[in-house]
Amino acid sequence: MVLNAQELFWKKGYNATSLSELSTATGAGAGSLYNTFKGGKRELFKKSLQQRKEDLEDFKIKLGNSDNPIELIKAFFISVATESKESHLKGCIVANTIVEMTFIDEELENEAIEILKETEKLYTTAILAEQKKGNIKSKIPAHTLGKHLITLWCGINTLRRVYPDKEILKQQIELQLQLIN
Amino acid sequence: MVLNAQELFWKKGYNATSLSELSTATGAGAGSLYNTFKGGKRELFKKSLQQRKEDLEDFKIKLGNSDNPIELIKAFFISVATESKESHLKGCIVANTIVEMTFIDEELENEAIEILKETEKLYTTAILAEQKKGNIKSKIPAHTLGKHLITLWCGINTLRRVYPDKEILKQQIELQLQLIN
DNA sequence: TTTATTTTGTAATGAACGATACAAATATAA
DNA sequence: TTATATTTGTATCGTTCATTACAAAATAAA
Repeated sequence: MVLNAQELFWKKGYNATSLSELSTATGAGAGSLYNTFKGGKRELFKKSLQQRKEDLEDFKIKLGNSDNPIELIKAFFISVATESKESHLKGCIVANTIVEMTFIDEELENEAIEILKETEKLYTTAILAEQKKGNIKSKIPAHTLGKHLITLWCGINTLRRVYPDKEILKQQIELQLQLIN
Repeated sequence: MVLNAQELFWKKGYNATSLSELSTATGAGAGSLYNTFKGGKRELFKKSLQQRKEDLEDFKIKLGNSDNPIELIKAFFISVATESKESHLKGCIVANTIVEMTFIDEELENEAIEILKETEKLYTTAILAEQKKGNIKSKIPAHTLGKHLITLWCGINTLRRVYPDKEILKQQIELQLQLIN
């Protein structure tokens, strides 16, 4: 149920998604939605966001089990380029929420910011470890490179809509991933 | 009048900005707004977006008059880092609009995309000219570097809200500007 | 099977929205 | 100064919104 709502929120954002659309998408009547999610539309959106946190945990585990976490991160970024056009246009629900909610809903904005910062921490930790192992030669501080990946992520999030094009996106992503070497 | 509306749209986006807020901000009653802008709220938003096109033209002229256009572009990016916290949180109305309007209003989305592409063209042209003059050694195609600046712009647009911090932003911007050398 | 509890869909509620009708006010033309 | 045209603010329109009240249906407990 949350996933159907997430799909809609992801595409249209919070404000532009109406409760009747959510009702149709989830197959649940308004009454059921409010019974299940006490906080109504806003709570449902929160749950949709939090869902991404769990996906992040999954990636964290994958990274922990990998013997080349940096390649895993790089592969993940590059894989974005080959996603569907719809995926490109949807972008990232976390980054989208930050843009939509600034000056509108501080709590939801901070919720999204927190997820992005956790992602950054994940990257930074992985980079630092690989620097210590000598697998990354670059002397740029790990926290700077971690933030760089977040900047890249947010940049691609918008570029994908301007150019939902595999080749262009791949080129841009690879160009920036060179910094981590 | 448009500028007061633009300020509001810029901060809150299209959907979250109500007509009564626009009325207060512009000092014009609803009747006056609809008399002046035949298309109502949507037309007023369009005008607010188009305003950025004119700002772009100004920058184009500045670039044309400069004997070191690349430094001008780089200085512009770096200057973003030192803007006010409010500016950081506002971000870029063009990039914001692309994120908000995908799947919602194709015309407004394309309007914003067009402005971003014009900006890209400006960058690419300047870079190509400087490459030919030998002022840029990098062999990366100008159109790739132009897109890189757009990606950076969009990335910073979101990073500014996560870290409305001069030092962090400056570091990230300078890190990426190294690619154009 | 009967009773109690929970879940569901529908219909109604009040508030806020964008848009407009219109008369008063202002500006322009004669 | 008078007559005409435009601009302005206010009050109102119809619509849509998120939310809730509630009765019917489904489920669980006895």
